[in-house]
Amino acid sequence: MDNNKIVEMFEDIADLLEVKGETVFVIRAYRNAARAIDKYPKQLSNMLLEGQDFRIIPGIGEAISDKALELVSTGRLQYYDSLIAEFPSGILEIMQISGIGPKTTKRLWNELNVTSLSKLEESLDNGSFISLSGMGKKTSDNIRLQLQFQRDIGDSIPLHVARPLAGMMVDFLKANCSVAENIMWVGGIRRFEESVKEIKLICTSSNPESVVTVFLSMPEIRDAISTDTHEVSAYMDQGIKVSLQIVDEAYIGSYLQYFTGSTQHNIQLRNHAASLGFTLNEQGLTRMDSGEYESVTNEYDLYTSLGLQYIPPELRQGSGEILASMGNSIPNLVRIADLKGDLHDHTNWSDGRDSMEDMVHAAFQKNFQYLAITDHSSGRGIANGLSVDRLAKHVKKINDLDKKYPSMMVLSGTEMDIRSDGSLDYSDDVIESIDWVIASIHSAMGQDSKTMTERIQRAMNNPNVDVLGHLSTRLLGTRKPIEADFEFLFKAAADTGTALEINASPERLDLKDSHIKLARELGVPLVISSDAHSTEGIENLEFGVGIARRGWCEARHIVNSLPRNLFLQYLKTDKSERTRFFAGLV
DNA sequence: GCCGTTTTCGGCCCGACTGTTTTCAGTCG
Repeated sequence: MDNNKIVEMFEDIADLLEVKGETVFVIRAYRNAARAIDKYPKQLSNMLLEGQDFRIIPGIGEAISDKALELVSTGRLQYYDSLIAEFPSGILEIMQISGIGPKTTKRLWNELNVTSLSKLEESLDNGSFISLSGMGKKTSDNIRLQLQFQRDIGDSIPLHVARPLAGMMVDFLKANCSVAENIMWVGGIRRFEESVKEIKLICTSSNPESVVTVFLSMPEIRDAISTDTHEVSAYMDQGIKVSLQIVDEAYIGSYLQYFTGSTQHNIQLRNHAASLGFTLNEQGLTRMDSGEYESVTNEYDLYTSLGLQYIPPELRQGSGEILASMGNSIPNLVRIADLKGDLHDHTNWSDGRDSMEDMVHAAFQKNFQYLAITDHSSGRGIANGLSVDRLAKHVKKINDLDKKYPSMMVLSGTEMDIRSDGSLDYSDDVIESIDWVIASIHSAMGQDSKTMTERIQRAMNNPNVDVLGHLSTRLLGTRKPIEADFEFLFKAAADTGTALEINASPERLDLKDSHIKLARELGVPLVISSDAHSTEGIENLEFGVGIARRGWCEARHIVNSLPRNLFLQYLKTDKSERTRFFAGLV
């Protein structure tokens, strides 16, 4: 059993104990333990093999260590089984709804017999929810919105879950199926969609039947849905659907194009082909007049055969890419290698896992030219945010590290809260001396659009705020984005010289692709940031680059693609002049 | 349930925000 699953179970235990009314400190102990394991760099299963005691992890004592040991060695936990048996099966689901905590969950269960999401909806419809004391119309409306949000997400799989699974399967087939070749992931994963309905793979093979057999033997596969000589689909453990197409090598290029999609892109591409007198299908191009088949050996050739510039998968959204391609104006999309630094990184001074030294060293090893250490401000009590006093010590330590790494610029930074009224967590005289100031929303996310827009605009008007962090505050599959007039805000960002962050944390991907494209068109300087909370978190920049590519970004649109000297000039430029300065660098 | 130690039990994070009520409880991060 891997750490993620153990973390999940301890969190469930904490939730259930909360409903049960257990002492708050016991509950906290389970939550702390879950968090500690989540942040711990080693798998407990490996620790067990090496004979290491789980209690060396801070927050794990005797009782929880025993439970973790039982989980790792047997895959089950008796305590968990008997605890969960005390509750109706839907209770955890109900508590996952934002706005419903343990107290409300318990009351819904005891007073209304609400034990599932469908019964919750019923209670909203028939008014019994609102009849509970303390529950008014606004609460009722909010819960209804949350339910709708959950339903909209449905069975989609977030990219950061789907991509590693797809990678694992490709690796498995490469290692265990010598007759399978050209194994690739396609579909939404290849287009870098933020979530996908299923994991799609393709390959070629001289022996498709045996590929199907090996595919179904993968340990993650639970139930086969359908099998054919050239196609197999199945469900994985968490109900995730996965399919594999085995195609003829002669057609691999056109099949790759076809299965990569999107549907809209493929329709438009076929229409374009038809306008040139071709029929386009999975097996390539055929001349309409003569019926002559045109051989296409790879995907690149397919596009060029149609007189088109190659269109990278991320742009295949059916939103103008074919027209751009015809005009030879497909952007030269930003690549991970273009990034020269990272400007949003946490350390164990606030809620990060690793020390400042470790984070700086990790950035140094990646040959970054600059790095901003941006721990949370004091408003984030839970995240161990920095008081003004601690911030001063923080800055001093950063400056010391900066001297230790002459090849890299280590910038003092902060991720500072934008309060509900648009005021900021630190006063101007405090942030004036900070090199890189991120302002982010972490509270009061449910404000109406007008209030929210004014709140953010007020923060942007501060001359010391360099960038807005994860503007929409969404968490994929978990939390809805804020309501605001984004176009107005993007224009205001360009006007005030406030950069906007493309937050690469896979749970966020915020801004989203369409917003990136709009902000880019409006000339807003954009920053791709990892928002790393550990040294490994820096790797997430790859996700930020992927989503930026979907937003049609080139390196010239990304502030942290600037080499050190130019980035320094950008920083020294008065904020009101930065948009113009940045645009002039091309 | 964990931790630190005052080695046997007391202290453990808390401020912002919302909705409801009208002084506060519940939720969130």
